[in-house]
Amino acid sequence: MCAKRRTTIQDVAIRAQVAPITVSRVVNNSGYVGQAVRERVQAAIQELGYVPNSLARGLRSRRTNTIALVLTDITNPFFTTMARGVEDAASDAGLMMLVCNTDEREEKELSYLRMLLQKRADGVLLVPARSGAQSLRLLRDQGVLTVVLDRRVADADTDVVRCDSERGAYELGRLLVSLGHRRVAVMAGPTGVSTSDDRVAGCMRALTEAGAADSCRVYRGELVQYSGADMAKKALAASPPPTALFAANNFIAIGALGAMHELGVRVPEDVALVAFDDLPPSLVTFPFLTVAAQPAYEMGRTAVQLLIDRLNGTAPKGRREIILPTEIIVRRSSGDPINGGD
Amino acid sequence: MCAKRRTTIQDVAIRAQVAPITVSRVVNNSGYVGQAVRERVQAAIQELGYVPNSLARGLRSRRTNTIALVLTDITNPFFTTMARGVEDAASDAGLMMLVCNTDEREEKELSYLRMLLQKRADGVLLVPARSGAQSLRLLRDQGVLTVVLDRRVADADTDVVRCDSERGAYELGRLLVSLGHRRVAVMAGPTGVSTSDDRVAGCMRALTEAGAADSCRVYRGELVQYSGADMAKKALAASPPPTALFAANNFIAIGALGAMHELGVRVPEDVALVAFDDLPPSLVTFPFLTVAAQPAYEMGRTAVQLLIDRLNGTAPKGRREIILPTEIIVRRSSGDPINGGD
DNA sequence: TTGTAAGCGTTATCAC
DNA sequence: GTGATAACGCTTACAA
Repeated sequence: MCAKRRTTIQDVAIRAQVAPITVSRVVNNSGYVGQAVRERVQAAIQELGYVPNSLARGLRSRRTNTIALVLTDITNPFFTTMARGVEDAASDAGLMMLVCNTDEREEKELSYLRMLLQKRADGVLLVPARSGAQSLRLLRDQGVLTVVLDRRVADADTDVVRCDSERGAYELGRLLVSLGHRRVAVMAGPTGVSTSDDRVAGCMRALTEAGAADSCRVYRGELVQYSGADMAKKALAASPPPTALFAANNFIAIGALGAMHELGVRVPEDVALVAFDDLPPSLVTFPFLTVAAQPAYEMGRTAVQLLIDRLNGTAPKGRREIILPTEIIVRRSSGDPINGGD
Repeated sequence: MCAKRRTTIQDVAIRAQVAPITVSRVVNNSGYVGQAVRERVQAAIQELGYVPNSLARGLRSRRTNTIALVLTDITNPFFTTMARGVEDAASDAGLMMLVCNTDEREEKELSYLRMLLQKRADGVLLVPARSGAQSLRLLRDQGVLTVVLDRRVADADTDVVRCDSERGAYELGRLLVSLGHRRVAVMAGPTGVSTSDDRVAGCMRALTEAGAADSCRVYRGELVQYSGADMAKKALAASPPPTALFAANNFIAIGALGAMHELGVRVPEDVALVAFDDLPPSLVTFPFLTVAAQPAYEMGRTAVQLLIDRLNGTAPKGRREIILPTEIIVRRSSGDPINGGD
């Protein structure tokens, strides 16, 4: 209720009959403190319920022990899992994690970054909504360590942890080709989101190699469920309709499945479906989608590790780009070979 | 790279030929500042790329404009949705949100709270892992405003926003009874989690009213998928087996569904299933579960509103408990009436 | 409308 | 081993 003054290091110092700096040493386990004094201080801390003020600490030491994860959509299980990876790694290292949602909007991204700069976060893990150019410039100008997560950026100076979307999509495309598909509808996110662009490119590479590029079509929407439904409906209305659909992420796939259900189109009997990103077992009763799965948790952990290396100064000079592999998991939605399958 | 000194209010003041306090007034839009001076200051801010230091600001003003959401499992869509509600409301009010995951462990909860006290969060929204008694005492001792979310607490002094789990569960139980079910297996979380306890109580009330309590059994596990699978297997191994299952949350239901699939038990033909918590459309292609849905997003928003009222001193004296209704959504998993149904 | 002075609670630096 | 002093960057309180 009352805005009681919180106990300060001074109060503890007086109680333990030492100087404030000695209390500081006990709290931080730094420097030499005699056993007797240490115990006296610890007792005083207990008795007074002293809680160090990290604002003052950060102001003086220029270290907040806080990192931020700026991502596009925490409701997507892929990012939720990544966030857990970041949190666990941060927690292990005694760092606190801040999460910010940009809803894929560059403007929200910048707004959050300005907040984080004010908070003096020690580092930022950024999943850029778009090119990230402006954001990375801002972070660099202010001297904040940054690791880009999940997506490619033009910037030649930042550490990056991501998956090989092009390759994963290529492999999914190859799978479709090997099953005999030549008319494929690619359902992608907006242009400028590197993962989406790379997945389109990878899938189209496989189809082009099979001489099927002309009979395929790319649809563009958002990386969300209703957009997936929309694109699936458009794709299936073409004539001749595609024999397979490629979804650039999990939400698009789910939306597409719903739309096809509505239209009475069966998967995989009438149309095959493959997608990027798996869903965790906690959310799926009957795994059904054939997917390129990304190691989201590992991505998060790895990014924190890169950041910590920089914070400790144990990182190499140059920029590091860590590209983790995707895993193709074949399930029912890709169906059996159709006429002409290998 | 280099640990450049960041631009301070001093630097801006010198550049604009004013006193630091004037810069402060411009930045915070507080007090009177002449038009000419204001423009000069703004120009200086731009030119120098000044970013206010919220550590210093918070240290001096005793306000961090930060609130924390401490919850048990961000991978659960129910909490993810709630978190979005909190974030949106916080963002509207110019507050930053911190999220902390306790994994349903009281020890992690306390550890995070201590961190938050150090960070001088202005308020805490707490989903207590267990009784929350120790946590609430800590928060009160340190004078941090608190709202308890989602769960009941014995504490007679804190604002609470939650759903009526007992009633929702009662209604689900009534539904089962009306469909003719008398042998129901209740799959719950650990004792001491109020939501789980209330749901067991509500469901059992309906069954008791129907004189069916003796033929029902309560299983206890964790609020996670594999535990749901486990409990479902145990329940179905009983003889005679239950005709219906009640899952205390969404993850338990998903695990139970998977287990039944494995066992070749069909839902709802062989066993009916009802559950607490709905899943968002972005994650479910074919909504199938009959559920008691909670307004997670609204819960988050409401909790922030209560907190803000307290921060502004516009809240009434006493404790407020806001209990939002659940909505019963009947889908396929509850099945048709069986012999003896109404 | 603008400015001066002091202090928020901690730690870096240097001294003993 | 322990302590004195100053400073981190900002805003409150008061003055002009």
